Amino acid sequence: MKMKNDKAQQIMVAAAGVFAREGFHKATVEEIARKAGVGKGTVYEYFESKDDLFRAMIREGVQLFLKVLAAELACEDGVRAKLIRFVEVSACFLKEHESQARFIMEDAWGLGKSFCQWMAETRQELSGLVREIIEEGVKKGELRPVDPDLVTKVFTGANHALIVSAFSTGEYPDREMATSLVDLLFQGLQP
Amino acid sequence: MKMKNDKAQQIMVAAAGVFAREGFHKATVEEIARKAGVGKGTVYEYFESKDDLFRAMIREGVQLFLKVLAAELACEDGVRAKLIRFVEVSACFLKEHESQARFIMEDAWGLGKSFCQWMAETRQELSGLVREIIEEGVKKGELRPVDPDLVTKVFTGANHALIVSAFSTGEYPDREMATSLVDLLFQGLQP
Amino acid sequence: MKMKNDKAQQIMVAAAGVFAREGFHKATVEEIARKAGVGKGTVYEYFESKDDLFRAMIREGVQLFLKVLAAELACEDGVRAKLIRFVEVSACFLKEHESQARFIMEDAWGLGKSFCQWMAETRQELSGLVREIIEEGVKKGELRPVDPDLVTKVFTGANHALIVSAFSTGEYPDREMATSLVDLLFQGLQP
Amino acid sequence: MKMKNDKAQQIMVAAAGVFAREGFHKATVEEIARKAGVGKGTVYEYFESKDDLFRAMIREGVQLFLKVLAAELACEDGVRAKLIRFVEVSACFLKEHESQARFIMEDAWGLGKSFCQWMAETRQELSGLVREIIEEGVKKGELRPVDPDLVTKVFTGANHALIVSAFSTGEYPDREMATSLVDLLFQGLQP
DNA sequence: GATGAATGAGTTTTCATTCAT
DNA sequence: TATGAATGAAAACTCATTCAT
Repeated sequence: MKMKNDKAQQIMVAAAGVFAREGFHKATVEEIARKAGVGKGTVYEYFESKDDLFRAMIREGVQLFLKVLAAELACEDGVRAKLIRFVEVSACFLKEHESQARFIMEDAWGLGKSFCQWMAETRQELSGLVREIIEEGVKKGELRPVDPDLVTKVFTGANHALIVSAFSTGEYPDREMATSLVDLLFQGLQP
Repeated sequence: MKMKNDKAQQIMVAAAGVFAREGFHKATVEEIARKAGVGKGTVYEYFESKDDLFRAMIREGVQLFLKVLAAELACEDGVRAKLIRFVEVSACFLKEHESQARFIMEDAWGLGKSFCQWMAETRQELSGLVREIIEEGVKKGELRPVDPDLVTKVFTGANHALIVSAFSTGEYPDREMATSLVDLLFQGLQP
Repeated sequence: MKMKNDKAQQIMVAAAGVFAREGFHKATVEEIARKAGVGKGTVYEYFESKDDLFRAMIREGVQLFLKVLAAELACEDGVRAKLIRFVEVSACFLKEHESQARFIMEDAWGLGKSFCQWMAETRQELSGLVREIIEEGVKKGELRPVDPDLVTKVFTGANHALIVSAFSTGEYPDREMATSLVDLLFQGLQP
Repeated sequence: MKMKNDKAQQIMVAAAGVFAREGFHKATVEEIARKAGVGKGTVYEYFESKDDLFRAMIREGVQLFLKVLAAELACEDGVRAKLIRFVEVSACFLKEHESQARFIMEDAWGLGKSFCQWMAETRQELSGLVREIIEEGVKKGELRPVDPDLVTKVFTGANHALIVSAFSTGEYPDREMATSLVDLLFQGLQP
């Protein structure tokens, strides 16, 4: 079953690798097809265009990330624990899916305005998860009544900075660093 | 005086606009030249290539930003005041130079790996300013002995998130938001 | 069968005509493609670059020329007969393939040093045929012990001059002239 | 006196070097001007165009060659002596003016048909000198009544081959080789 | 006369996309 | 459905030539 999906998956995986290595514009559909072990025409059977393939690939990655993240966060209790887990899971997931990850974390204005906007919206879904944690924390009285929007931005921004930095250095944040980060923020958030 | 510099400047200003609007690849040298009011060949008199023009333009923007920032920070006393001023000046500057700003704040992996690396290095100079503030604060005992690296990443990451968000919403952080942000972090940093 | 080869052939034939008429630099890939009845991109499917196409075309011509020449010379007996045939076949062949021929006979320093060198090497193969005839003649005692190198140069130089002159005047050497030429040299070569 | 001519000369010398090294198309007017120690605009004060400069440079070289050759040949008596001297002087002159020489000896169809034709005509002047020697030899009875045209072509072709070969190998024909060459032909020319 | 900054026409080359098989 | 040969639009870049100083 889902043979069609399998081939699309195959192509998206190949695409992630090539896009990550070459950047969007230098990547060629031909190479992606070759790495995926299919003909160039086949790529167009499953995706409208190079742009479409790219978007689909990112959406796929984000969706998986969100699913994993949501599942892991559900296991944790309390704002602090959830946030620590957030940092930890982010790092872990992105480490294992580095090529797809770059597209999720990094901006890409180089691809044109509309693309950027779409990316921004896509990234919103992610910060949504954090906002929920914060809002719940405030409601439950675990946090003092801060602006959830500001805190979300601060937290995701900080997390983003850690990950992006790890892309270059290879030092992905571990549980200890995650704890340090969260505690840094947490002190300013307590009632 | 400085006629030569003027023409290069003229071209870089035009380039910033076109690059910001179209993205690197969709932007054409021809349009940049037209907007700058010079011939296509003239662009190549002053810049080796489209890439070179792009890099020069960013470097120009970063340098100006650094200069302004350093000057403003020098007027402030104490870590807290400096950090607040940092957020405020970032927002203010980037608001007024939005087109150049995007390149400073946002990544551009779409342009290829080596390009990204160069951008990363360029952006390092910026975080250097923050690290200095933090390190000095620790040394002077204003802050507890935290890892300056971590704090720098958290702070710049948060600031980055605020600015990038402002690019879409148009709501640039004001002094109040800057204070909120800094105080959020500051509580976790006090001795 | 040999569909692939056919298309490359098709393009090379068109190229020979355009290159001969316009010269290397004035010739455009676009016109070559048009004359070959294919799209511009197709030329690049079969040849790396304009340079590559040019080289391939010449190599093709030289190879054909060498094949024909070798076959014809094999039918003749004795140095004198072979040399006469050489002149005759050269003239005949080059008359029928004038556009390709110019590249084989004439130098082309205008295309850059490395190109020239390659052309020189290519042309060496041709003089090799003559040298063999001379060397064999000396060994068999048909000729007095002359320097085969010198004689080869004299003979090919003379032949070259005849052909090149024919390009302008249209008077390609016939059997009579071939005989005159060879006899002129032959008297100085007899034991 | 002749200041104007001096500057033109200066430019032509520089041009010869650059053209010889780079080929016609790769050579830039800018580099020629630089090597000549003048401004780019100055080149256009003395020559209509790059083409014009090139032609003028060749004509200059040919004219000098013809003058030298004519003078040297006038000192010799008899066909054989004159022809030997011809080879010798050619070699010697071209060795000393190699960069200009290539243009005189080698063809340049790469520059377009009309250019080639002009070059052919220019080279005619040279063979004219040889034809005169042959014709006079025939008239005076030193040679049997051969076709002067054929002999001229053979001789100049052979000489050409020797020189062109020397361009690559660096072994310019000396008096001994000149004698060998002429005697080779001479035996077929005696009454 | 001399200069060199400015120009833009003209070319090669790339690659996403199509479509006949 | 899968393919990959063919296509041509699009863009960077070069350099001969001009002309204001």
